[in-house]
Amino acid sequence: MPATIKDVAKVAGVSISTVSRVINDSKPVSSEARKKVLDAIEKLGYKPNEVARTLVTKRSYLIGIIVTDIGNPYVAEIVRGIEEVGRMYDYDIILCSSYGDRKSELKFINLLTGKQTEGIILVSEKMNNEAIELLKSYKLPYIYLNRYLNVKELPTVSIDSVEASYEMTKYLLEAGHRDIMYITASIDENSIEKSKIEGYENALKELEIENSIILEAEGFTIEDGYNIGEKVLKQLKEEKMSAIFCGQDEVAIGVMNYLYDQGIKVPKDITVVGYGDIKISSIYRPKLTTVKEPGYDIGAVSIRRIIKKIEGEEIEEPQINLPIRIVKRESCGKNKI
Amino acid sequence: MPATIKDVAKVAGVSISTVSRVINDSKPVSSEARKKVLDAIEKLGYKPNEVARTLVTKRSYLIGIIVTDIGNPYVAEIVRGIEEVGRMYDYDIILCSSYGDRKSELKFINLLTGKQTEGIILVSEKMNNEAIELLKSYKLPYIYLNRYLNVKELPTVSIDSVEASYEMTKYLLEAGHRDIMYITASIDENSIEKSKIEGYENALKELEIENSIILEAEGFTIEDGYNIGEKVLKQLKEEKMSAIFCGQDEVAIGVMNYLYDQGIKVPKDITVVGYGDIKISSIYRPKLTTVKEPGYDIGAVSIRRIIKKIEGEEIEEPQINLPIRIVKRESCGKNKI
DNA sequence: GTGAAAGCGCTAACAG
DNA sequence: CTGTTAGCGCTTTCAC
Repeated sequence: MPATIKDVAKVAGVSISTVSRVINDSKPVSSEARKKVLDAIEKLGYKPNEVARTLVTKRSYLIGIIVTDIGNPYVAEIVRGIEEVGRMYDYDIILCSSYGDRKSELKFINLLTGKQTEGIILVSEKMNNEAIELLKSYKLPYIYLNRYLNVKELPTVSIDSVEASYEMTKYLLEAGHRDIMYITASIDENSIEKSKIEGYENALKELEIENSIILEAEGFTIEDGYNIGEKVLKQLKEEKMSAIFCGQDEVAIGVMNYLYDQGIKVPKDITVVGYGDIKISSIYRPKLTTVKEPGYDIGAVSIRRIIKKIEGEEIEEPQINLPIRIVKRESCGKNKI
Repeated sequence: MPATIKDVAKVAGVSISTVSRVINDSKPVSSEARKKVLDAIEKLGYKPNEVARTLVTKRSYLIGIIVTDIGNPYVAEIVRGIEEVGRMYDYDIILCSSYGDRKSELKFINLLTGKQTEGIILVSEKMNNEAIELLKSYKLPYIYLNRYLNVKELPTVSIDSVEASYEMTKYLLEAGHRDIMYITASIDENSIEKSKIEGYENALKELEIENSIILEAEGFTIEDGYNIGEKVLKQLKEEKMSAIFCGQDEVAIGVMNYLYDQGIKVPKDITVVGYGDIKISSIYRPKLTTVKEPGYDIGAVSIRRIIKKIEGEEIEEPQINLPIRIVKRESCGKNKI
């Protein structure tokens, strides 16, 4: 049994209030009393029971975070950002993985509030209105993060995907490419993919380029990218495209894997760029030119906002957009115009 | 203010003990009383306060986990295993990242015990005796995980690295290779690298092969692998090696990156194998043949053991070794003997 | 089957 | 400055 405040008080020969005062530095205590208390704490190896504290102060210093899968490097980056800046403000995080299951998201929201977390960050992939409603119903600060969906009216942190893909397309254009294919995946309503396509088309329109092909992969994985490779290659030849802009790095890598297997060289024969800047993108050869989705920063800003709200500071707008960055690497080659 | 057990009791017109009995199903309650309570709970949207519960039952259902860096995919796999099986037994995990800092490890151990976690899993990279002593001093179940160090006498979960590297070397031998170079990194005392070298040498000895070269990289990163590339290439030519066994996948990939940049083809010109089976290894082209370090399983078994201990089951030996698996992929070519 | 009461370890008035 | 006391929200004897 660990020592309690009572034990300390007894050993120090003072009341528990005095002990409480010294450990919290909440009210003046005579230096002799303080010394006695400190000695007793030392002697007993006393550590305050945070659970008891939480019960009375109603402050748990716990932030709940529900992710789809911590094994996803992008998600891991977000968690890293959350954890690291949370720690700066003395908050701990408790982690739940939903594996994309809507029911689990609901379950975890309940579970976390039961544990008295003071805020929740939900990193989701599919729309889950039930979860959002539940989140709202507990009136605690929350942030909703979704890499694939545009969420209006919800507190979130992201980058402007229309602008990001506009910038990337412009970069390709400036490198001399005029025939740029875009590869997307499963465009749902409100999908961020739609915004990316918008940005892509905006950039083409500016130069009055008509030749635009949009291909749709099955999904967002490397495998999906690989699988659409054949189709891409066919189009590439028929339409003489010189660059491929993939809506996801994973897809870009899958496509490059396919091209590699077919003996086609990137960027010599064809330019491939992605979106996301996942870890592999800088390790893969050739290194992938891509749009940075700043997972770490998104996590960091998210928790910072939650903490602000917990501590009563005023929050500006509910939606924050982080600056855009095109990471220029090897997979993009110049093209003679 | 969320509803409390008192509110429920009042609305239901029963005592709080009765409410407690129905939510915990701990003692028989008349069906009419039960109904009234259930209705009240429904009406008020009541959720028990787990913190208050923890205070009285002394059960937090919280497991603390201290990792070096959640951004490391291997670590993420471990956490995934921990989280997923923890969840099966209704435990939550609270995550702390030390970034390899010894002081932080200590701080987190104190912090976690303060939060009344019932067990701790420490995923570390360097030896930190102070932390281990601290962990022992709180008498709660713990597991010490270290990918780089052999830890004797400490509760841990791992694979037998001597045997693993023996098996890999044998696999290379069976593919016809007789001139195998081993690349290690910073061999400290008790380093797992030493065990791997032991396994490598054991296998060579069995076939009475004398030609063995051991190179030492600066560290365990892809960059370190790349940096030692030049040296490797030189040795390769001078000693006519046909295969490279890297003690870490990262190093293997770095080396392959270097070879790629030098126009040398794997596995056509040279065989490269690794150790770890990190995610990139199956994505990289050519796909890397390697020894699987089963992060997920290690995490899963670790928490299972902690939960067993919490719930009073007897634990067998303190050290568990998981089965070994060689993942055969593309980077290993046959060699005429 | 049910309620009253004690107490988990702590903080925060409230008197002195 | 310090001690006494009343909870925080819940579980758990202990009587009835």
